[in-house]
Amino acid sequence: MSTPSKDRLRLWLRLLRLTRHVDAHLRDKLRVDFKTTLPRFDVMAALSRHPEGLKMSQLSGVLRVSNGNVTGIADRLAEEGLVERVPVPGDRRAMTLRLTPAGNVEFAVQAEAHEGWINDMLTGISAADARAMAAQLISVAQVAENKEKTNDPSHA
Amino acid sequence: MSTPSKDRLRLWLRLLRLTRHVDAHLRDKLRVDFKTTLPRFDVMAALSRHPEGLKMSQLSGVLRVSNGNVTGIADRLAEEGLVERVPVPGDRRAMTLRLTPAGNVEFAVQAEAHEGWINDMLTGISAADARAMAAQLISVAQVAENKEKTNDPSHA
DNA sequence: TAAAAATATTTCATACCTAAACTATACGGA
DNA sequence: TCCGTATAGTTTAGGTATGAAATATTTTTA
Repeated sequence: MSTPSKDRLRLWLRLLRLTRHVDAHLRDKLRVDFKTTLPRFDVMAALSRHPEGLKMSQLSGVLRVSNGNVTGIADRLAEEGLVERVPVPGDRRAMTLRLTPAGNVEFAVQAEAHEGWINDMLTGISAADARAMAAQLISVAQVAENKEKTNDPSHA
Repeated sequence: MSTPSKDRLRLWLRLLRLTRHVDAHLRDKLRVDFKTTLPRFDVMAALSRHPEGLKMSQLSGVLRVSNGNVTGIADRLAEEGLVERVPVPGDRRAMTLRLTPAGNVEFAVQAEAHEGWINDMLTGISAADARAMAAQLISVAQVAENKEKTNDPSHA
């Protein structure tokens, strides 16, 4: 009663269960402690890694979400003065989104708490184990992504 | 430049990236091949494991989503004749949701395809590795969940 | 047994998220 | 230059998700 296919399915369900659990906890903490959401945090995290700002399309590319999605989140963050839209010189279609000074301060606080929450939830894993698992997951991800690129027609 | 906290954060980001990748692919396949969605599939999967049906509150408990959420998904599945609401004798507040015969047939087809997609994406992992990783993830999840129950006030 | 508390579900407001349609701008070639 | 096409971004329609309020119905308790 254990085929390779079933073993992989079980691994996936395990993986999904853990990430959903952690994910839900993070969303809850962000909401209660900072009155924000994970998508908003993700946008600010991406902008924080690019102090010069990112074009809307670059942002949706980095976050792997749709274009229209980023528009709405940017609207709400801009309303609160955490991010700002800056025209791109030489291309009147494009807009650069970047953190305001206030946004930078706010994100620094949130990011530190975020790291703390994850550290708390994963305390049972040693630093060495964490590194080993992360390395293993990288290879899994590469396999999965390559599989996709080859556009295998089975099960299509 | 590597503290235990940072190692765990990196592990989490890795985990999140892989699950989001697989998740997105599954949603896409469900949409294109079956004109359905992952939440709908999840509801049908839960009902499939309980042929006698589940009360709305049990369902939202199993799926770990809000009550109001299940209402909407059940509405749409019921419209298509895949599930049905059955009154609970002796408690006029409650309703049992269960798959219709048509829903059972439809889910069987979708579930087989689902297993195939995951098997394709994770082909690079041997059955033995899959079992080992799943076991490791169980212990991680237990730690994470226990951590929550103790209600540790740090970072609260 | 009447009031109060608990339970089961739906409704509501708000935010996410996607694919597809749409607007505006840029750019390559005839 | 004019046209076709590609690109950047927003808008739209529909489904997903939450927490909180509203309804209806038990169950408890005083």
